[in-house]
Amino acid sequence: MKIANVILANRIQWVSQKEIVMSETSKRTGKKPHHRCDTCDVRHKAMCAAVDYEHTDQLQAIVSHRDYAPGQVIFEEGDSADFVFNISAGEVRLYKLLPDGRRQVTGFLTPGDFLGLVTDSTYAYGAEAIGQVELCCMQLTNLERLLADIPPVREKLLDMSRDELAAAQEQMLLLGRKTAREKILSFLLYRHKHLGRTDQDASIDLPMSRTDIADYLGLTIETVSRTFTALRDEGLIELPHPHHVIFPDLDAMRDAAEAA
Amino acid sequence: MKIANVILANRIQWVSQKEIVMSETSKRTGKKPHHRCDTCDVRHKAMCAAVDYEHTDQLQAIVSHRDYAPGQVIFEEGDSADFVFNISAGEVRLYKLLPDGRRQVTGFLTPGDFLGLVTDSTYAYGAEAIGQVELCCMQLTNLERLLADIPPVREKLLDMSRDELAAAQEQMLLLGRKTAREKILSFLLYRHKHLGRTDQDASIDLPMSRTDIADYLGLTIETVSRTFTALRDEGLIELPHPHHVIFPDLDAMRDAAEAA
DNA sequence: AACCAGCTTTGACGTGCGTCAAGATGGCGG
DNA sequence: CCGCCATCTTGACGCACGTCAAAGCTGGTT
Repeated sequence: MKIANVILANRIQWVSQKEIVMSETSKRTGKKPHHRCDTCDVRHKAMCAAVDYEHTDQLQAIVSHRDYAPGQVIFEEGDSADFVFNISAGEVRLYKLLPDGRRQVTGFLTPGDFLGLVTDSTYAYGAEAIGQVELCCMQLTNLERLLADIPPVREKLLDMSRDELAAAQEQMLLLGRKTAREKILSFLLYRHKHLGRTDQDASIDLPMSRTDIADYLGLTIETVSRTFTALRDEGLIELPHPHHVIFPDLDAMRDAAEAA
Repeated sequence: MKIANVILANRIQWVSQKEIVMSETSKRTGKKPHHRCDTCDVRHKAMCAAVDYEHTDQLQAIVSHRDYAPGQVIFEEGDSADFVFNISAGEVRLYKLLPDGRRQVTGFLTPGDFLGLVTDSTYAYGAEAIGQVELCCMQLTNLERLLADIPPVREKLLDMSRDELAAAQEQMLLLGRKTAREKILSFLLYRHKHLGRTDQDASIDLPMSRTDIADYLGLTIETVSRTFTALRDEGLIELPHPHHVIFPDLDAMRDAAEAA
């Protein structure tokens, strides 16, 4: 069993290269961004949707923003879980490691997704920025006060946990019982749906590396690459670029994703 | 890819054979059981622990008991989710199916575990009794009223969901990145822990079939069987009976479960 | 525009686990 | 206590995917 130590090396390189970066927003506007909960564009998707407008001040008072460079570690499995996060921009990968370096990516998170909630006092998985990432973060102690003050927030968190759990079970089905081909197709379709694309807008970006995809689907990088090529040769997908996929026939993909 | 239709055949056989059975309790006492929340022996583990004693009446008023025969279906994926359940006795398997019959068992539930909570209006997975099972069930509408009346219940449910989610992520690591040998060892150790056994009490029962274990670990029944045999030959486990395992050296197992 | 480093793709080959098939085992009913 | 049938085990063989190795890309830097 080969050791996946390449990942760790890459991470360190990235972080040291550009530890401190400006957020996408500040780069565009050229001035320090002023993050406001009441105009936050992922609010409706996030936990914060359960905070009504008259309590926005309380929310605003306890959140702060952080920017992460590509590959930068947000937290590692086992770190003391002092903060919870909402993704404002960019994508994040969650993963668990075995002692010998084998890695399982347990999920890719997009803007509006929530991370960091755990039962005991430490994170149960690691989290890293894929590209540029902006997070909205909150101390756990402040979240607890918020949960006590504004009951709908707990309701929202429970709903989000249930969705996550359903996704996790779907992923178990994928990991345990699908072929490489079905895994790739399911992954592409899931992303298409998760990103809110319609059948008319049949293309998606894949910001993560082939290694990330392989570790998410329980495959090797070579199998992922070969499968993409095979699907392209069959005409089920188009690959103008390794990180952009076009779906000429979504229905054909859906059929192929769960075999016959 | 072989179709796992054996499972369906077995299930039907079991159900038709003994659709109606007496609960274990009633068989022992010989009289109709009188289930009482305030003396329920799984209460401390279940959602019900969040209901304080002065509200037990409210709980008692909305729960009822059901008995299931071995193999009997509790609900199927896609069924309208009208009830939620707590397991009083026995074990339950949760599973998802692919159209061609491939099955992924997503979990084995033991007394005190909770099942049936979903986001949309249908169950996201199927549930079947493994052996004799007694469930304590509650209409979803009643649960919703309970959640509104007694806030700590929602808190407890959120905690339970987080535990389940952490377990699901651990299972993804197992399914995606562990070898057959590591999968079996991890499964045995997880069960040992989940059943509350100590290092002194180093043996467990496996009420589920080899097929269930295979579908839980993403393997075939033959590989499960062969791996058990190999572990026995190495002295890592003893198998006095296919459904009972003794662990002579838990530490050696723990080492072997995650490779070096 | 040419270089470089990391990422992706492709090729050749190996193997862990799946598949197919044939016994052993063991629990249950008569 | 015996026989039946589901379940479990064992054996022989094959293949999907992993491993090892070597080119292509590609985007960033000078």
